[in-house]
Formats: sequence, structure tokens, C-alpha cells
Amino acid sequence: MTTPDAAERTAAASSAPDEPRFRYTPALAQEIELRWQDRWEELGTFHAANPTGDLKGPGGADATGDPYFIMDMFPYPSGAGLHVGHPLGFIATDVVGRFRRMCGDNVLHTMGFDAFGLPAEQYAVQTGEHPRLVTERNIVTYKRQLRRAGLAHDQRRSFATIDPEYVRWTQWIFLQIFDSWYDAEAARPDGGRGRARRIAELEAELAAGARPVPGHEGDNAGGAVWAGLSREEQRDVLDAQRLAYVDSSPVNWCPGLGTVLANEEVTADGRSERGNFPVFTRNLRQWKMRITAYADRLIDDLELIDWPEKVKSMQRNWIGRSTGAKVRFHTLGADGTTDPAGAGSQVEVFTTRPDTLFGATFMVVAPEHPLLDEVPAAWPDGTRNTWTGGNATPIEAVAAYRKESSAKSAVERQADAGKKTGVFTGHLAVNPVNGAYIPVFTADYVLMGYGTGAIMAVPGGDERDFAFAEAYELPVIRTVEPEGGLPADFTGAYTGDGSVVASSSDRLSLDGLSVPEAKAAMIAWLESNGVGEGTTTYRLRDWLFSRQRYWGEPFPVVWDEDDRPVAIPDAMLPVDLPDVPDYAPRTFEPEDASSEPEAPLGRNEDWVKVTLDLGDGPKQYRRDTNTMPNWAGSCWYYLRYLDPADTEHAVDPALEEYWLGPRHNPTSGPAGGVDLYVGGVEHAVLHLLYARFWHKVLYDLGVVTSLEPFGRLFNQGYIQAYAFTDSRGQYVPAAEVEGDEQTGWTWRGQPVNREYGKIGKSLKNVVSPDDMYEAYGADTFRVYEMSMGPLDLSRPWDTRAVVGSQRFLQRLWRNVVSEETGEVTVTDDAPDTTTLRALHRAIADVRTEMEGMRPNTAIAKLITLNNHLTGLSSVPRAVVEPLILMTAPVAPHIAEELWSRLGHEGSLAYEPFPVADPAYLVEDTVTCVVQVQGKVRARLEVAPAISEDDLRETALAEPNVVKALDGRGVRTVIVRAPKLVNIVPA
RNA sequence: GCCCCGGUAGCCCAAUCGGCAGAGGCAACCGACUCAAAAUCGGUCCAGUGUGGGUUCGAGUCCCACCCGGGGCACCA
Repeated sequence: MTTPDAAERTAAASSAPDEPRFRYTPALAQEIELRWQDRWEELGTFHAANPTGDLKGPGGADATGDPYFIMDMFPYPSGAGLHVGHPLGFIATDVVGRFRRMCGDNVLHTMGFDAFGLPAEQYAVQTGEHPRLVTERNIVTYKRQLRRAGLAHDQRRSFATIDPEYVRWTQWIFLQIFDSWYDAEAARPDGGRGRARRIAELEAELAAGARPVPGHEGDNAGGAVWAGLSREEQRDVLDAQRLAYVDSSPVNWCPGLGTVLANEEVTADGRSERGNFPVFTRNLRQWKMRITAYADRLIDDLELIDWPEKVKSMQRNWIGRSTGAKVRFHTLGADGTTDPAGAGSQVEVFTTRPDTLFGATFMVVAPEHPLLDEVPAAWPDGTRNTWTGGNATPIEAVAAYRKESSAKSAVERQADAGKKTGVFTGHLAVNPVNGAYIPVFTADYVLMGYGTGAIMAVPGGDERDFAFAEAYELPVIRTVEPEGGLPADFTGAYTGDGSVVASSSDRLSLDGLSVPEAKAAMIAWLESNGVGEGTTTYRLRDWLFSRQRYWGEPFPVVWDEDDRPVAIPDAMLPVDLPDVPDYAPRTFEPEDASSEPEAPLGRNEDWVKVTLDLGDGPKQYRRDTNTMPNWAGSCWYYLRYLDPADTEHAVDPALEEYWLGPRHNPTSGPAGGVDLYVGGVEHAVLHLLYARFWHKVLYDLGVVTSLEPFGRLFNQGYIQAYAFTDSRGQYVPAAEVEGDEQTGWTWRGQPVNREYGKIGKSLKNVVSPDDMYEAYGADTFRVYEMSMGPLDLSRPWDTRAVVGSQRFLQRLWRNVVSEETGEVTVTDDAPDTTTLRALHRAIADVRTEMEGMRPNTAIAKLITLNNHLTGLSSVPRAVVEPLILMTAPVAPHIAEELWSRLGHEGSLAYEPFPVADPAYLVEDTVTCVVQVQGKVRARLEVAPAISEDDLRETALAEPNVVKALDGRGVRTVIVRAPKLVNIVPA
């Protein structure tokens, strides 16, 4: 637990011969802290009371006050343990929670563990030890380190995502999603349209003929089409509608990790976010979640929650909603007649600028576009040499280009971004607004995965299209002009506002309209002529949900003899992970694009083959061998904190409404959710988007009443640390480096360079909280972390500066307790007015700062008041008691100890936070600054209530002012009574 | 390239509606205590707010342009 070094240091410090016996030393701090931590646990001091059920407050108390639910993004318990950067957010939430509790709220704060995941699995692979053992051992270490920080958590509510009882409900939620489809027309309780409904309701409506059967011809009147399908066909129709579904489509295959990945887990340059391995697009059959059905709600409901604008915009950006129109173009073959290839007779494009349709001078389809499955045999008249890529026929040209582009990895595509390549397909398309023939190209700057995989190219209004037009000698027509026209030498695309020109035909005219008017007019024309319609598309793709790893939740699904999925009944949950001969995923050469995923769960044949009675007698099934991604467990853990022992529900509806419902307390918003959720910004579009999605499904299914999981989000900054490199560029242990900014830095006598970066083994700059507990105590560590700067800013760790926080607590201690005798030295004498003013000023300020989540400035005010008390000959109890209470949220152990030494029974955790008396906030006199032309020339001591006129007269009579005016007249006098007068000379 | 956040003393950071640039901490220096040192206590020093313009009686704060640092997005039609 303690490193020998630290133990020796502490022993040496505490046995210093002439150290006063009762000084607040690290050893004393440690003794006090451990004692109070035991006491809190024994008394259940931080037990939050549920309004119903077994979870009561301390001593069996019922719930009182406003429910206030505060949370940290729960940690993944890595083998390395915590470093000093990790607890920053945890301490911050603890400070807020302790403050809210003293303000009378019923505070729920606990912490669980996100315990499935890659590192434990990789460690298990190396050591052969089961990942569960590794993970549970790490959790023990984390719990010890967190407890030692004095966090006021309700331990009864803690759990890990790997606990079978939790896995059971994670699988249950999966099955709810599996058992749902999205009805885009259904009305919702919150007034919107579109919600998840049960599959059984879809089946009933199809059977009754209330809706057409997707993918089958006929109007299904009276359910005729549905009734005509085989049971297997019906199941296929239903399965295709589920919110959790399996389909075969291009996915991100990462051979280096041996698993497929969600789009959110792949970086912009085509690599895995974890491990940085190349990712390849492969057509594979995988589980997905229909998050796209929720795209609009996930964007729109951002308005209802108090989140950093940065995170909101990252989510909006990721979902990528854009509105525009789909337009259908007929295509012509080389002989000038409608293309004989059926699939290619019409091409639909998506555009956000339907107003520029008259400027479309060519069309581009993605290389994977089905139009290219058949192309004309010969180049049509008018084909330019630059268009063919030197090929004799369109067939050769398109085949060559398709081959070239499919061979490109995502990394190569990224590197080539901006470079325009492509080839003419031989197809011609007819522009529906004017009948013009335009050539159809294929180019990889158009992506099959977005919109329709085809665009109308308007080089006059789009920079990408312009670049392509330049490279392939295609004409440019500008259809929008800004006021006053474009400059004569203008080149490139004009993408700005303006009025429409050159957009008339015998069919319609947009000339003279503004861009928004023209968009609306064009969409109306497209719709009335049946050649297009207004539409919205999204960048967001469905969430790829299966992984070929061992250490995750198994899918609660089996496959029948027809290879169709069947849900495991609730009573058979959880589906536990099987033992397998080898935990390692089958990984491959990271560059091996042709490899195939292979799930470790498949290695246990006895587990995979299972005989179950699922209603129609015992039958043999094959288990699903995928596991869920790491995000599954973190999608709903906040709900489970409300009662992790509940065996009846994932979450009790009454508890959900009490802790999370809309407006469950005065600061809760219309969407409800967790009152304060603190964590790093790196989860902006992963965890936070997935959790919102699950929550909305649960809302639709009536499991929760809140619209959003997290009502308020706060991103804390990171603590980084200096690291040092020697002359060869090797990192040296930062703890052993000597020197400072002025003298330079040395390690073992040799000069080293200072760098700044993440705390970690590789930079040799790890400082553990355990080191801080030993050398200073948890309270000092907490005060230091909280006083380093505003919570949302990243800042450098500096162990040498921690002593400042220690001095503050030592002075506080000395203001109450004699270092020589250990006796309490406060007096019951009435404080003088100056001291009362200082106290009430501090109370008012600390409250403001705490409410604004600015512990750094709150601590500064505490230090100021404490320093004032240090200067007095005796310290009045009436002042130091409120000071102790105000210090309690940041330094709870020393505060409890002093509070108890001052004769109070029990913990101060529920003592009311001090309230300032306004009578002491007004000053007898204030200093008024007199400026002449903005420069300070005099100061006046005046009554706070002085009138503007009196103040003006007093200021003008002031000798220094007269001198500064130097005989000049006065033009104006600005009076801001009582603080400022500014005289403007003539 | 586009978008967001930041730049104040040697260092970390304060500064409400535009109103005296400094709350707090570190470091440095001086003094007290000490045989001495450490610790402790008291005190001192230090910037005109990244740069250049503008608005204003008055700008760290508002506006414009730029520089530097950090983050996000990046062929999304």
C-alpha cells in the first residue's frame, strides 16, 4: 500500500525532534483522514435515501430535500491504478455534492466501474489469467485509492458492468431494442412524431392490413399481402424493421484488433481510435442499432439540455443533418435512346442546392453506384480525350476506375482528398429542368454511403465540382450572383448569397429570386412534376454493435435452423460468458485486408450448440458468438445507480421519476436527466451519443419519463505534467529532475529539456495519489487539485506547489488548536466588526463561487478569511465555525475533526452551509476613484449612499483634480456613485 | 482550409454591467524565531493584459485584422 520511500519520508517528518506535537503534519492528517473515512462508512453518512424501497438515508432516514443526482463518467479500472490527473473530476463532483448536501439537497453520488474492455482482455491474453480476475483485482485497487481521497459516495449503489446482475439487464435492454421498430408517424407524449413501438404491434398492423408490407408489392388491403407470405418471409420482414438488426453491408474491419468497429471508433484518417490500426471496408453480416431513426431527435433535443456548446456542436456535426432535395435524372445510352440497362434508366441525386439545378453541367456517381453495373459499349459523340483515361471503351474505363478505387484503403483515400480523379462512364443524363444532356462521370469524391451516392455537379456553385470541372475541361455556369455582380476576374465557385440568374427554360424560371426563394420554388416544381422532392439526409450511420472479442456482454440471442435470430426469454438471462480455451481475438497482420473476423466465443462448441425450449418444444439452436461493444455497459449505468439490487426492473419507474424525471428539482430542465455529469470531452460523440439513443428508446417504450439521460454536462480539463528528456531524447524520471525555470533543469547533473504532456509511464512523469496521501494527506491533495485553476481548463501538475495548500490547512488548524498542547484555543468573545465583515463577505463570495462551480476562487476566499484570523490575537468561535463549515466540501476530514474538537456531536455533512448577513456586507465608507480623462487623479472616502451631485461637487473640489485640470474647463462629468467619477476636460 | 476555446507578474491563476489591473497559491528576496538550518510567522519585489487598429469620458473586458498555443471537423453534395 505504501511505497517504502513514502513511508520513510513520513516517519522522518513526524519524528522531527523539535516539531510541535500537535502540528497538522502529514502523519496527523493521515490519522484523521483514515479515522473519519471509517466513521463515515460506519454511520452510512453518505447514504442517499430513495423515496421508496430499501435504500434509506443515514440511520434509516427517509428522503428529504430536493433530489440532486451527480455523476462522474465512471472509470475503466486499468492495471496501472490512478494517477493524480484522474481524481480531478471525481473531487470536483464530490465538492459539489458535499456543498449541495449542506444546502439541504438529497444528494445521490456514487461510482461504478466500466469493466468490460480491451486492456483487461489483452492482459489476460499475455498472462493466461481470466480477464474477470484481472479486472476485479484492478477494481479493488481503484476502490482503495478512491476511498482514500475521502469521496462521499454511497457505496451501496456501486457496481461494475461485468457483474452478472448488471449484464442481465444490459441484455434485457438489448432485447427491448431488438423487440422494437420505429414508427416515424406515431405521436409521442412530448408532442413530437416518431417513436419506437413493439414488434408485435407492427405484426398486428401488417396482419390487419393497416400498412403496406415493406419489400413486397401490393397494397396489403385487409392484410392480403401479409397473409400470402410464408412464416419465414414474415419473419424476414419483421427482422428487417427491428431497431437491433443484422444485415450485410460495408463495415469497418480492423484486422489488427481482430474485430469490426463502429464508425465512431474510426478516425478521420481511416484508423482505429484504439491501437491506431488500419481499417478496411468489408461487406460483412453484423449486428446494428438503428440510431439513424433517432437522428432528428438527437439533434433537436440538444436544445433541451445544459451542455457545453462545443459538445453539442460535435454531436450536431456528427449526425450531419442537411436538408435539400432528391432529383431524378433520366440517363441515355450511347445510341441516344433511353438506356437499355434497367437499373440505369434513372439516377437519383441528392443536393442541398436545388436552386442551382440550371448550373448542373455534369453528373458524378460513386464508383460503387449500381448505374455502373452496365455502361455503354462505345464512347458517345463529343467525348473528350481527357475524359476517357486513355481507355478504348466506357466498359474498360469504368472497370479500371472501379478496380483502382476499391483497392484504395481509407488511409490512401484520405491522403488523396482534394485531388480529383474520375472517368466518363459513357452515360448521358437529361437535366429535367431544361432537357439538357450532361455527361455522367464516376469519381471517388462522391461517396456511396452518403445521400444517394450520386450528385449533380454544379461547378459554378461548388468548389469540389469546380475542381473536377477544371481537371476535366467541363463547362461552368454560374446561377447565383451577389449584389453588384461578380468581379470580372472572378474564378472558382461562387457559394455565397445573392440572386438567381441564367435559370430559365420553357418549363420554369427562377431568375431574380433569392437563394432560399429559389430553393423553395425548385422543390415545388420538382414535386409537382414528379421528378424529385424535398428531403433530409444525415451523415450518421447505423451503429455497428457486434464485436469479435471475448471480454464483453454476450448477445442474448440464438439462431435457429433457418439462420434467423430468436430472443432468449427474460427468465434465462443473463447469458454468461463461456469459458474458452483462448481469450485472444484472432488478430491478423494489421494490413491484411482479406482476413475474416473470428469470434473467440465460437471456440467453445458445447456452449455454442444449445438445446432450448423456446415455446415450441426443445430444439437445437446456435448461440450468437459476438459480444457487445464496450459502450453497451456505459449506455445505462446511471439508471442502475438508483437501485443496483433491483431484481424486478432495470430501473424502478418511481425512482426514475424522482431522481431523473423532467424538472425533478428547481434546476432540472424540461428533459430531466442527471443534474450534473462530469467527464472528459473525449466521449462527445461516442458514449454520450449512444447513451442518449438508448435513453430515447427506453423513453419510447415507457421505461423512463426523462427525455434525456444527462441534463447538465460539464467537461473538466486535464491535468498534464512536465516530462524531461536527456540529450538523446530519452525520457528521464521527472521526479528526479532538479532546477527551475530560471536556472534550467538537470537530471543527475546533466542538463535536460522540459516538455509537457499526458501523465503516463511512457513520459516517466507519473505521480500517484498514493504519493500525495503519504506526503501531504488527502485534504491537502484535494485543496491543491481544486485550487489549481478553473475546472474546465487543463493545467500542469506541479508537486512543489502543493505545499501552499498544506500551509492553508495548517494555518486553519492552528487557528483552532494549539500546536504545543493540542488544546482548542478559540474564544467565545464577540468578533470585532472588521472580522464580522470579513466573515460575511467571505460567506457571500464562497457561496457564489461554489454555486458557479469555481472551487479555485472559493478556496481563495477561504484562504483570505483564514489569513485574516491568523492575524488576530485570539480567534472567535463565531467566525471560525462558519469557516470550517465552508471548508468542509474541499477538505472534509480536517473540517470534521475541527468541528468535532469544537464540541459538536456527529458529522458536519448535513450542517447548513453558512448564510451571509447582508448587514455586514455594506461598508461604512467606500473608496471613490476620481479620474481626469480616464486617469486616476484622486481617491475619496465617501459614504456608500452619497448622491451623485454631492459626489460630483466633492470630486471637483479635490485639490489634485484641480491641479490635473490645470485651468481647463469641464466638458462633462461622468458619475457612477459611489465608486467612480470621471471628469472630461474641455 | 473551416469551426470552437485560450493568451494577464518568473510560474499556476483572479478581475460582476466596459469603471483603481491583483483575490489566492508557487518561486525569488528581506526580516523575525534559531547556535545553525528546516519548518513557521511577518514583509518585499515583479506585469500594463499576444500584436496592430477601432468604438468609448474610460477597454483585460466590446468590434476588426493578424500572431501563438490547445481542441474539433475536413471531398458529406
